[in-house]
Amino acid sequence: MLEKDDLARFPRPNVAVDIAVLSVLPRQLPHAIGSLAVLIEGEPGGRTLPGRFLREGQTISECVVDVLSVKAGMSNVRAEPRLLRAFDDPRRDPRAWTLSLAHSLTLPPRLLRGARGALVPIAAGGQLVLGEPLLFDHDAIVSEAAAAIRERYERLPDPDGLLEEPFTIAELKSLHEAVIGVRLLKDTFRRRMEPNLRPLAEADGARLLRSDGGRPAQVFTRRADLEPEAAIQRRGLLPRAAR
Amino acid sequence: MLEKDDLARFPRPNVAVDIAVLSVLPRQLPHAIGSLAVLIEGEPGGRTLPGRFLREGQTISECVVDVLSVKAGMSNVRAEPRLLRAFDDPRRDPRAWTLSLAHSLTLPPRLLRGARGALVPIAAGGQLVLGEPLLFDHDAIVSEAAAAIRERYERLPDPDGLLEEPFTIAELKSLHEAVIGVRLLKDTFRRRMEPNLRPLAEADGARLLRSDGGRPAQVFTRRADLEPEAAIQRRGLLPRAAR
DNA sequence: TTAATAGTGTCTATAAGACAATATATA
DNA sequence: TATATATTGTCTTATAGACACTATTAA
Repeated sequence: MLEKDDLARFPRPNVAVDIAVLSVLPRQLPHAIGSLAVLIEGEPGGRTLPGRFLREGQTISECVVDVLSVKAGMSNVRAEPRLLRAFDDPRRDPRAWTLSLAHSLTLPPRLLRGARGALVPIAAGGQLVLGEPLLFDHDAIVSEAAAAIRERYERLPDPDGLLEEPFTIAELKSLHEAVIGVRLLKDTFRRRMEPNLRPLAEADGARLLRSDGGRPAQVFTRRADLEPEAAIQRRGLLPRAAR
Repeated sequence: MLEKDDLARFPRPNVAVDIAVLSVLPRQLPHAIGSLAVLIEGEPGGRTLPGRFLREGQTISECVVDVLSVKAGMSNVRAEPRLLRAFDDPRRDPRAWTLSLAHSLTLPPRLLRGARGALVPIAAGGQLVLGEPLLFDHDAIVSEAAAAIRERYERLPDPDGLLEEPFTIAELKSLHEAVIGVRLLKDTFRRRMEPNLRPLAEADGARLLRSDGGRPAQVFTRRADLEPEAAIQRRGLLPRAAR
């Protein structure tokens, strides 16, 4: 094994952490659906995902919190970034050897009020709706992050916690429509999500919610007692006995 | 933006690349199934995944090739490592600030002949079948890598290219049973895989293969003309019109 | 009452899961 | 021929997808 002095002998890369901060934008027209969106910083011609260099003594999560507070002006954010990809071309930054670790992070719109930068809608294909391409491979990061969150939102109710509990199934459906970018069927949606929701008992306080006039809806919380892996239906290759 | 001199002012981490090299072991008993396995190096009490520090001017893929040739004695390996996780605890290595990027890589058994280290079978739960735990979080890496490859092998025929083409469906099924760790139903398996296979025409040479006596089987190659995303069946939340 | 939304019933199409029948080679 | 494996047929069950009906509130 290498000794301390040997470790110090090799050149080391700068390590940057870039973050696709995902959230949702409300519908713009009465009968439209909302949209998945990502936080972009920089002026036209130099737009990027927020990011910064990892400092000594810092975890990646701490670095992400730093990015959000220093660059986006947000504080008190719990950060559970997902690692998506590493940019490792040794010549990608002409100034110095720099490795970039691309992450995604989902934050509820409430936490993004007043953030510096623009929340840019993401199209169904994963491209940004507005403006020129981002620098580096950041457009690819956005589309990877979008594909991943969309897959998560096809299986479980609000897995990234965009919605405040409790919520109605209609609210949950609007959220999923915004994330996935497609209008969904209410009955199929309900049947898929209900096994992973817990109806709030009347004793818990406000039992029913309203929206625009109409029958009040039951409110739910996410079921935390289920393993996410056990919760999704596993129709696959395995014979019944093996499940 | 920071200038070159500023970049050099910050301390930088060592970056290690650790690799879960996955392969399959043949069945040990006449009617058993094969097993998913991972390459482990080191002696009892200090077993780890193979890995090394990233050198200047090197991509991660090149570093992986280096690990395989220097540490495992294998050369001429095409490496398409998948990034799984980053170990970022600033104090995880007492010698120096070290970041570790954990990857997985699938290699056919043929390429692992004569490799230094042991191919240790992986149980259905993702744990190593033999020996003591690995150092660091390497056991968790193995189980993440196993879960990921098992999910891939529930959808598409040999997506990681463990089998040499052409192959029969029986050979493909044995491989998938080894990877997933469960015996599969032959008819369900065939119907799931066949849409993504191309039967080899008679003109292509040896049309039929044999195994132990019995009716010869059609041989197939993987269909490269399908997008992997389009190939898997997408029963989900989306109404038909949106697909 | 009407309007508006919530929730359920039910029919159809598709695919998994399971078993059995048929096909094609070798010995 | 018997034997072994490959391939297809088909029945059952589960669920997605779709549509329509009923339920419950406010105005």
